[in-house]
Amino acid sequence: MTIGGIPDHPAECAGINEVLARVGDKWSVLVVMLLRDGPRRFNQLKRDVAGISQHMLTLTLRGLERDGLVTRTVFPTIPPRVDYELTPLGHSLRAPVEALGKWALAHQSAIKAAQRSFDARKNA
Amino acid sequence: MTIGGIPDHPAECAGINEVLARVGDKWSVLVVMLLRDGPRRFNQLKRDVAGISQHMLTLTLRGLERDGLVTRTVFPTIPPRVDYELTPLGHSLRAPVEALGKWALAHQSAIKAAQRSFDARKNA
DNA sequence: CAGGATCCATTGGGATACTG
DNA sequence: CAGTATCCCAATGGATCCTG
Repeated sequence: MTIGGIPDHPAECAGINEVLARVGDKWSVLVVMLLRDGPRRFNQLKRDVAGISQHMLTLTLRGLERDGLVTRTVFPTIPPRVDYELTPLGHSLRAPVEALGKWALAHQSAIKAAQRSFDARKNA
Repeated sequence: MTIGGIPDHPAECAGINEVLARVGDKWSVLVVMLLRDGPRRFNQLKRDVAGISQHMLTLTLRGLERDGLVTRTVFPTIPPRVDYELTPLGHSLRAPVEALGKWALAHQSAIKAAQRSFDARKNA
């Protein structure tokens, strides 16, 4: 069986699910999007992501780095400085993610309406 | 601040994150894709999704139904029969999701290579 | 400044058993 | 057949404190 031309046999399916899990985690996409205009420092990201704990920012950046989506550059100055920057692979992820974001934006009112309607029916 | 033309101020950003969370959950996307060719019954989905527990299938379908992506139709026969079918909204989600799936498929070998390289550096 | 270490609450999700 | 109910474990993620 295939999914829209995408084979879903064990190996490929698992790979795709891993990617979807990364995209679906709470912060990865947001961080990728904030890096689209160039390198950012750790605390700069921490401020801009607004709401993320430094623990989760660290984990998110490690995950993205491990997947080859982000590079980590340490400047051995005092105080230390670390820049994070999208790799070409990271940049290539932006297009499909933005497509999904636009879908979300375009339909979020419809979704919320559906939720209200569903909840109303449930409470009846 | 905006993300690729998408405003990320509190309200919109939260809405987008909810959608991404749904897409990122373990089963929703898979179920949506399996429904692309028409209605399916509960146990039919349970077989095809291969690996999902009936508990999670139920939760996933309820979530999709609540968001207006799927309709649930009960046929009051014995034994009971319930069909699930994508709504137009559900179908419209396929395009961006498939784009993401194709990205995943296209780059999964690069990602795995990056992971191996990262893990190797770490263990050195 | 950048992050490691630790502790803790919440959630996701699987297994099993039961029901109309 | 299509669920619901219950139990339980693992993963997620936040808060706080500590350090080179």
